[in-house]
Amino acid sequence: MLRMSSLFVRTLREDPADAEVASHKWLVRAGYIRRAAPGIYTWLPLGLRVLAKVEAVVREEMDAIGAQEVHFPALLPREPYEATGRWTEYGPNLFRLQDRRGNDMLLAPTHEEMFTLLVGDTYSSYKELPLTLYQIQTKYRDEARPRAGLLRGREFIMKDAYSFDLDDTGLEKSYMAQRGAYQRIFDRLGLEYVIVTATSGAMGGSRSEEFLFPCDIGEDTFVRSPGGYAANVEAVATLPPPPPDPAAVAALPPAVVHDTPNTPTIETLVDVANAEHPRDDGRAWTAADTLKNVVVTYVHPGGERELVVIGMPGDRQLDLKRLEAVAFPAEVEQATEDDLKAHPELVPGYIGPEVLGPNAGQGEDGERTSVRYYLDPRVVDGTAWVTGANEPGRHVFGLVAGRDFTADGVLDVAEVREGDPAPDGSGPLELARGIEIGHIFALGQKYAKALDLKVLDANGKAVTVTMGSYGVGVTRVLACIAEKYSDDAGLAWPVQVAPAHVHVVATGKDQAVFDEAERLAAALEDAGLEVLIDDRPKTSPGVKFADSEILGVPYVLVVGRGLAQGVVEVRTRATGERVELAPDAAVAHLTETVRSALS
RNA sequence: CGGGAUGUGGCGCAGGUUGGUAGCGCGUCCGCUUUGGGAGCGGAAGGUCGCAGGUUCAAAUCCUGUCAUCCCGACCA
Repeated sequence: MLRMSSLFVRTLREDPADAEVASHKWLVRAGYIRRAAPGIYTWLPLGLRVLAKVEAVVREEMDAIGAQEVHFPALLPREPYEATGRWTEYGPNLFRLQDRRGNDMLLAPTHEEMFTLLVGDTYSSYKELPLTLYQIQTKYRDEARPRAGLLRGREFIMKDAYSFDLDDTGLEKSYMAQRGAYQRIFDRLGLEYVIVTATSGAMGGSRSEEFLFPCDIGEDTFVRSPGGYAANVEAVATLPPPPPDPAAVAALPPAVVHDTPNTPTIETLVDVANAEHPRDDGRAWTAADTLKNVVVTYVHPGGERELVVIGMPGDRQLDLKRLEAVAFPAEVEQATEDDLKAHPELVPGYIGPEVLGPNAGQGEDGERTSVRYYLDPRVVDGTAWVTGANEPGRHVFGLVAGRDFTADGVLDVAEVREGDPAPDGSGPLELARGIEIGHIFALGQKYAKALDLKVLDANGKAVTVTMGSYGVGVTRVLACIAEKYSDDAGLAWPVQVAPAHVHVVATGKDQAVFDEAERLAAALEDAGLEVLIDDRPKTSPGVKFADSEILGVPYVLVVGRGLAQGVVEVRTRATGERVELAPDAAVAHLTETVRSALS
């Protein structure tokens, strides 16, 4: 039994200065966690109890699909990560350190390498597959900006699972098993989720989906359509417009260069175009008629800088996160003056396709000297554009894609807007925000190849194993639950993760009240419930009630002034509902309520 | 990385322009009272004012540097 008189907890009457979001504020104020360093938190007794319950749900669902639990060190040697390239790819987000001999070590951000090596060391036959292993482990990522308490920390707990299969059919099965387990985990924890298609980023691999908890303070933006399409905004594929009628394209006039003084931005260009070079068809020029050529710099893992130009309709903005997802492992930066100096043909504000990519021709020795040029999928062959003429104050009108210029490829990195069509034709997209609480990847053979994980097949031939990796942010899930299950007075845990089921509050100074509270608490415990009792002798009722609301135990049993009339009060924290019952009836009622909530 | 803000007992803050005994609320401890909504009265403990230099008879306060923390942004060519 937990006793307030001895429990190591201190509730705070004021909000901590650094807490912005509800989960952070209440977990600290209620004495569940305490900040140790930016993005790093100490777990106090009540917080640990909740954490253990969240972990237990995850563990049960993993075990239920036949995954086996192991536990790796968090502190790892460099070599395996060197082999897969992630020692460099992970960049500054990796916590690195050295041992006394100067050997490079790291605090693991995730464990693909170690699992792959372990299985390779142990298994060598197809008969031993499929296999799924998992662990619940502390992970380390040196985030550029940790924030919002547990929601984005530098140390966090994650369940990571890895599947090992012989072929794609097996991988699909393992993947779907994890997907199903995730649905059950979040259902049991009382968290809504949206499954969205995602980019695989640093993990590599083919297919990947994220489980997002929809929430205004979420850092991920996702889209969904009425027809059921859902994707992270980074992974949305743009539906290209239908190609124009070839006859109409053939009839398009040749491109013309006009003077457009002082038009370095799309806005000024549209104004000048309408004033001095109006369209023949009477419609006004809009930003969507212009082709904007955005210059960015890729910084490759080795450190080389490369200029890249992306052409997109002038009414669209570049979405840096979408570009970063595509550019990985290169990082994307704004082009500096030095970057631009190397390419004097790029005239800021008046960049056009003719000097870019394949349109620029080749150098003397046949080597490409032009910067790489990519186009937004909306710029289909046969469409005509107003775009830069590569001279200050001049633009070219009616430049036709496919006829007058081409590109090195398509790059779908323009912003996604509310109302854009879903790529599968299932209707207009709606934008929303969410918190990533789970992510599943069909990795394929990236790690197995890099670390040479093979087994012998039925013909005695060595085949590379195919893998999946599956993560649940356990501490982040806990924070999401706190975020959702809290109100103006404090936390209000769902029964299945609450630090206790019933909070017995003894009010008054009458010894009979305390004796009865003890008796009822013991009875509840005998019935199998977890009980927190506020047995502090000299604490006023107001303080006890306020504490019970902050701590958020789902049911509160108040033993106090009603006892003289033979009743106690049962309160439901989340709803504020109160009923008066005879003491033993209250025990029976609570036992029944908690049992049915847990089943 | 860029911008803004802030570092003063465990927590939340004032003081700083005008240099001169470090203050308030909460929490903690002791005593008495109180006991169904963060209670009252009296007493007490607890702080090298982020750090380092400097100016000065004297620095939380002024100057220089530095470290740390929080928030916002990471882009329209």
